Amino acid sequence: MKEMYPKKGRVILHVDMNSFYASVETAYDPSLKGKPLAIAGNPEERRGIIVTCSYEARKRGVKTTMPLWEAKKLCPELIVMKPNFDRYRAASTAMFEILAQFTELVEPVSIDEGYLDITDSYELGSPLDIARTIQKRILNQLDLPCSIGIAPNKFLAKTASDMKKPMGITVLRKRDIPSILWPRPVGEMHGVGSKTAEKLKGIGIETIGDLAAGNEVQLKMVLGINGQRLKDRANGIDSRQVDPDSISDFKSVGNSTTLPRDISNQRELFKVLDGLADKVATRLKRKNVVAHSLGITIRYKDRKTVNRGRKLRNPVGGKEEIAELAKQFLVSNWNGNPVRLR
DNA sequence: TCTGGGGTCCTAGGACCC
DNA sequence: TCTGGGGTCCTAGGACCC
Repeated sequence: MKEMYPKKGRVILHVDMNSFYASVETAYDPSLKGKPLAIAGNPEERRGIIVTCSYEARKRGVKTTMPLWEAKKLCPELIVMKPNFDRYRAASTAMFEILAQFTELVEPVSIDEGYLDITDSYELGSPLDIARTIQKRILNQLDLPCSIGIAPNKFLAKTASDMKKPMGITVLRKRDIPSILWPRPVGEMHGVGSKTAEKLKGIGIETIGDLAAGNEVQLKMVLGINGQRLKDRANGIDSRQVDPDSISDFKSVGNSTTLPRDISNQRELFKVLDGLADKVATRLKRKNVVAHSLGITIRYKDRKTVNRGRKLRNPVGGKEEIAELAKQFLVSNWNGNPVRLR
């Protein structure tokens, strides 16, 4: 049947798990409740960073991406665990199963967040009722906290879920945009990082409101087509659909590691590549796909990063083939300086 | 003692074709 | 003789996000 009426407004939820890895560990071992807990990449190594931490740790100043040694200085009694990805994947699956009880239109964005289009789920209750029920079920069944944003599109829902943490539910309507969104610094906007914020500052744009009123020609000059898109978002315009299939349309599979010390010996680097190729091959196999192009990343001591790769005439999937190609790329592109990350 | 590891999307330049 | 204009594919790098 043809569309006979103008499209009515959508109702989108964004569900965002609060300090997910730390919360999963606490649910698994409740004796951790109320303690400053951090999950860190290789906690034994010098180069670990904080991946996630509990709110108790945040109160002490510990933040995501902070080097582990700095976090321990701020909070000596910090409990540090290494990530248990299998545990997080299981919790994530259980969480998305709860979301699926409310609509088929669930789009996982990452392991701990997703969008729901509940426009046609009105028989299950009002949007606020649905959000409350989701939050309760995730807490009661999984012992995990989350924040939920309710809005007419993805951008506003994502923005809303960020406004009350932990365990918040926030409604963000179009008419709330001038009073709630526009006074905030533009750098807080999802999609605006430090570089973009700097560029915007250069043309006199400091708040989201400035961006919403920005000159389109000038924005395009500074940011390309992203300028128009960001301006639209600042005005609460975002027509992206909730797409349940986007997660299966993945485009690349990679593994990388930061070496415990910088290495300049080719044989040692080859060994590292063997290990990474093995992991990549295993993951390709699990996803039941092969690779049509392949590349490597070399990061030197000074953090300068080089990417080299190419499309392949014949697809590869086995670890030996992948390792062989990766070694070729290394030999022809490595400048011989000490390597930090592969 | 700085700064992980998993990704996506966009841009720019060169090759190549018609 | 001396050089158009459009399109696509590929590679490398950068910005951003969780």
